[in-house]
Amino acid sequence: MPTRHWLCKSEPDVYSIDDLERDGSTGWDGVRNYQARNFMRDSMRPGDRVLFWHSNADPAGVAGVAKVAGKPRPDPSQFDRRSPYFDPGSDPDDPTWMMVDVAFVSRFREVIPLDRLRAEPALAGMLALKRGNRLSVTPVTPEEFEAVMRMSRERKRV
DNA sequence: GCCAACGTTGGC
DNA sequence: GCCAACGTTGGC
Repeated sequence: MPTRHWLCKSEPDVYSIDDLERDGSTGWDGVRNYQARNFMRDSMRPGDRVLFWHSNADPAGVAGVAKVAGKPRPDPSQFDRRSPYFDPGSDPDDPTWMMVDVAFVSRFREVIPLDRLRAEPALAGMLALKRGNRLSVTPVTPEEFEAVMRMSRERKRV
């Protein structure tokens, strides 16, 4: 199990790092992509660190850090008729969609915006930054994770 | 709101 | 099993 770091995207209008700080932890529900599901179901383990990404936001970028807080479990929203994530094809005895719980770790003073991340040589290979990538859950290498943490501590130059 | 890029669906 | 049409994501 090589990777211990992840990047998860959320639209802050729907659920932001501030919401996670307030709630303490949350079920990462609503993921309806098989590759992203497989990462959560097969590879995420309690304690793994997660970069919390704000997408469809101004600015888009990394807003803070969370950690995986539990084992994978069925995403309850797939069985909730009133949920936008309801999946009538999912069998309760063999749920299609799995998720993990994540807990708040830290909130950056400022979101590290996409253009700064793109300008960082250590992140040149980062999956989530690749053109055309739309996966909402992606693995992050320890080096990439550390580079982002370093950037979060840098004083902003004026 | 636009639209490029991508995943999924469904007819054949 | 191909692939065009469609829907969604997400930066801008």
